[in-house]
Amino acid sequence: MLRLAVPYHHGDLRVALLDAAEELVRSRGVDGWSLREASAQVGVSPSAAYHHFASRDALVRALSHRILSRIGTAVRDASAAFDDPGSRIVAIGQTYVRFALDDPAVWRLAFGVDDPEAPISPHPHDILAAELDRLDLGGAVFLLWAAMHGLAALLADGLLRFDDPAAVDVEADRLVRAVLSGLAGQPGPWPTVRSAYTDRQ
Amino acid sequence: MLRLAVPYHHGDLRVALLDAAEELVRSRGVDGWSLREASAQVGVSPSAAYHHFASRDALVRALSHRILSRIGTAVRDASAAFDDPGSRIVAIGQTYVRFALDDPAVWRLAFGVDDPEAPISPHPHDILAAELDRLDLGGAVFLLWAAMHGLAALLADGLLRFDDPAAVDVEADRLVRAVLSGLAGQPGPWPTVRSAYTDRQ
DNA sequence: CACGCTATTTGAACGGTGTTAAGATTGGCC
DNA sequence: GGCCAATCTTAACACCGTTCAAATAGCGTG
Repeated sequence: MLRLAVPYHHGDLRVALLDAAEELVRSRGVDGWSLREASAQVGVSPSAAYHHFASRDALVRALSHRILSRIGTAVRDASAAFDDPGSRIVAIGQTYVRFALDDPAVWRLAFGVDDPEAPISPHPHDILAAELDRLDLGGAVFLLWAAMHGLAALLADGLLRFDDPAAVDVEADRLVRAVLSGLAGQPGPWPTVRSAYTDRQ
Repeated sequence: MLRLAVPYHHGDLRVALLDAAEELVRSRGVDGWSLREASAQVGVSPSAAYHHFASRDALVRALSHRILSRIGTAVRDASAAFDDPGSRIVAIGQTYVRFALDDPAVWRLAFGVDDPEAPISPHPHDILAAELDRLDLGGAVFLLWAAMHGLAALLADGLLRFDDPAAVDVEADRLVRAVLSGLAGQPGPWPTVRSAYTDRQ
């Protein structure tokens, strides 16, 4: 039977739903959309999604997973452009923060999910940890992560806004270097830390 | 007519709804509850809430407002126990972060709301800003705020966990002092910054 | 090529949600 | 004491996530 526009079997409904959901998140906010809406946008009935995701929450979890690894990749690539550890870490921070500013709702969704169903690779946290190890500051990753994450969160939530768009890079740089230099004297001991990511390796 | 248990007019339905919603948030998460549930818990029909809040979202906004000013008060009181600016700022950071750890869902709701309908007093950000002014670091409030906020957010979201409960205070102290000392050399210039709070004064 | 098996999708239905409108009840004020 | 505005209820609406049986499509096997 001739069925050009709407074949009964969708090519790859799973990623089509993820794409639609991501775009809805981008335009309407983390929770300003419904599963039914995403299904309709893909041209499929509401219940079709349930053969690819156990629930709406599972879709959101999968989307978070996809975004986190996208951020991880961006962060890894950005750091690869430099040689000295300081600049590499600054590049990580800038990329991390800029993502939050450029795509706030998507960033919020990515980090708003409690437990990822599968290990995320590469995870931005791990990229940062690898760099800090080279500076013998491995135990303090979480402090630098917190600083970056806080700046990103304030920007993503609109609690903080720069007049000058270029200020993001400047200030991310300043914050990262401030924490690094402020930590330089401290030899630890660092606390034992757990995270959703370190737990699963 | 005798009507002891359930008078037709509730005493103060507005704060009763806020209390119920806060407790629901605490036990079931930021979004794991409904307006109908909160109404039922207070012993009132679902539509009664609409005489005190324009929508569920307005309730959440009002709740966020209440919590933010509670955090502001806690932060102000904590800083008042010390004299030197450094310790005062550390106390602010510790209180801010500990709130996030102790009451994660409520903390998330408080900061997850886009625009507060009325100025928040005292706002934690303003308390911090006042202290930094005394150190001639007024332009850098947002960097210290970011660091504190990031540590708080990671703990509230469960992305970071300390094995030792006492570690929170130690690490918040360490982070705040690291940023302060790392910033000490920098004279600026600081960027022009806007926030949901600075905008409305 | 036909058959049947499995994955995929549909359609209809369920309970629960936020929200609205019209009517009942109440407390306070003249 | 009687009216008025505020408060609350009841009933209804459209929409939501989710489930289940039935319809459809693609694919390997005979």
